[in-house]
Amino acid sequence: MQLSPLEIIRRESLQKLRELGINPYPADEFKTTATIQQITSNFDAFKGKEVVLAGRMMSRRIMGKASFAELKDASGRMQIYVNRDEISSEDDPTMYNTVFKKLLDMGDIIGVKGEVFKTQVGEVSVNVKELTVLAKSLRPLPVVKTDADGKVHDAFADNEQRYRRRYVDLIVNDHVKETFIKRTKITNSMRNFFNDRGYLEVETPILQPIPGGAAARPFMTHHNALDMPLYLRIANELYLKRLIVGGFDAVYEFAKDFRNEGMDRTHNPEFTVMELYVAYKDYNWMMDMTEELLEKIAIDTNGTSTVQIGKNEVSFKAPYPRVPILEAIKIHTGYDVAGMNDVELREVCTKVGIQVDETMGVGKLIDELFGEKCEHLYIQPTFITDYPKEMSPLTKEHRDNPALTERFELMVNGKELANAYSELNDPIDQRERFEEQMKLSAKGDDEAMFIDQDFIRALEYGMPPTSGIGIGIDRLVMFMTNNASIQEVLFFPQMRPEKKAPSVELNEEEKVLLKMIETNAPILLNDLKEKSGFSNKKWDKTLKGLTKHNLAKVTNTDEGLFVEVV
RNA sequence: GACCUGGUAGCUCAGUUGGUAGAGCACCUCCCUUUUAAGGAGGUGGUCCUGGGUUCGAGCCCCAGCCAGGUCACCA
Repeated sequence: MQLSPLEIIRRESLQKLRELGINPYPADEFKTTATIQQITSNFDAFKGKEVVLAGRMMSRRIMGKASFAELKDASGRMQIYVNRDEISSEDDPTMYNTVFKKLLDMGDIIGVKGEVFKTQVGEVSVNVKELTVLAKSLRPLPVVKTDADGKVHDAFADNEQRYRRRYVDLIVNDHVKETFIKRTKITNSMRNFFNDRGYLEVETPILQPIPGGAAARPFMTHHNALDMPLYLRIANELYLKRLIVGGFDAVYEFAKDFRNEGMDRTHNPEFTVMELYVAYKDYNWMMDMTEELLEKIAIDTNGTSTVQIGKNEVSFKAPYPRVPILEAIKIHTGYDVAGMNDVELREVCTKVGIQVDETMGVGKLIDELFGEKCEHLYIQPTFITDYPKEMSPLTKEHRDNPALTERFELMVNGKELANAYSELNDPIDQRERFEEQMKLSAKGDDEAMFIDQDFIRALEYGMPPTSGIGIGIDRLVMFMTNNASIQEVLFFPQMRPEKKAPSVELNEEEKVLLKMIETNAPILLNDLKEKSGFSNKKWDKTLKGLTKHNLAKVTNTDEGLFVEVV
């Protein structure tokens, strides 16, 4: 492995610490008495008191016999003051002069014991009396500085590096940590909301023999012992409904789902959906619950029901408008498409500038009209309701109109955040809908939808009227934390693997050239170049490679440049 | 999948018409006992993403590829 000069220096420091009898990776528990956040937010209580802290040294300002450094723990950052005569003595200043000033580096994890005070400039600090090395850092961190105006300089901002080395991102970019803390606040808020109502959190299979509950391309795998294909779930809907059949009144699951499709700033191959099913409820009840839930989440997360999302200020305060999808299309395109057949709909689409083809049915055409002309306009939370039957194979037929279903999607900031139904519980209807879906997909789709016979069997035993909802957690977190990219709300977004580090071994050309030098040395550089037959670039790279490995050297003499082996 | 933009020191970035690879921070040496983007003096550090090509000469031009970001397409 090739080490950079900075890494070599740190390894040397590591060795010197050991030589001084200091274990750079001690095993002992290090008992702290406070967190940085507790001290900085409550200085008066800590003033003059002794505290023990542990964290990472993020900066160091050495001024002769005294220094300041910044310590960062999980709760925040704080300044420490390190004085030679406090942590060591004039007779033996090793701890200060050697350990602290020379052998410690930015990024090292240390423990300090000392007294809380305020500097002349008024910054809360700890006057260190005892310094303990807890873990040596061998790689230099990016140096990010924040000035007096709070402006960040030299931010570690390359997204590729940030995602590949999220641990570094979390260390140096404090706001990143905030996002993930909020993510947990959001899911905790939801759990509390559901648990307070007596809903049961459950776990259902991720490995499924039939990938049901949605129409998406699944990841496939294989079980060796059973010698059968298995799929990573694309949804958990059908399993949760089985539990409702089994007699639970309300079940929910935070589910990692997997879809083998394109990736962009709103799609990751694995993502999180919270699905909830409540018996004896309908989609109207679910809308009431949803707006109540989202208002609570916003307040629990940000302290207010109003959230800044990009350029928009979005209010999650309940209630939210409820607009039937056909009404939305009438408002925003001027066309009343209720009751139209596919020919008429295709005409409308063409008139408003939407490209259509023959395979598109009524449902798809309405979906296109809404998606293209309406969706992006719903910035404030809005329930779009009563989708056409064709698009919703798991949804109960609308009580007043057999062409529609009892379904809503919640739009926020022009995007879909949640999807909910009065669940279809008529097993005969369900079987027919599945068969229709199969016909649709057989029309030219490579992905045939499977019929989950066991799910239908479960419905045949009888499922109470139920309403269910799926809420996209990643998207919700994006909204609540004002992030435009899903990668910012996932600790480890999917990435292509990194290139392998180049090997330190000689490549073929270098071996050939080395042999040539060995048999002919010393040889004029230009003669060797000609003899090698390499292109200019290849020649240059190869010779530089050899000199770098310290196997050949070029000497400048009166007779010209000569190459010889070392 | 298509197109656009980018990849140079540990980090953030310059790099002129193709002519000896640069700055700030970090790092190393020295000075400095309440500083704070600490300061002062000096110094080290490079696979210019990879592989070909053009050229006397490539970080720069050409071709192919890799990785990322963006736009679009596809896709519950």
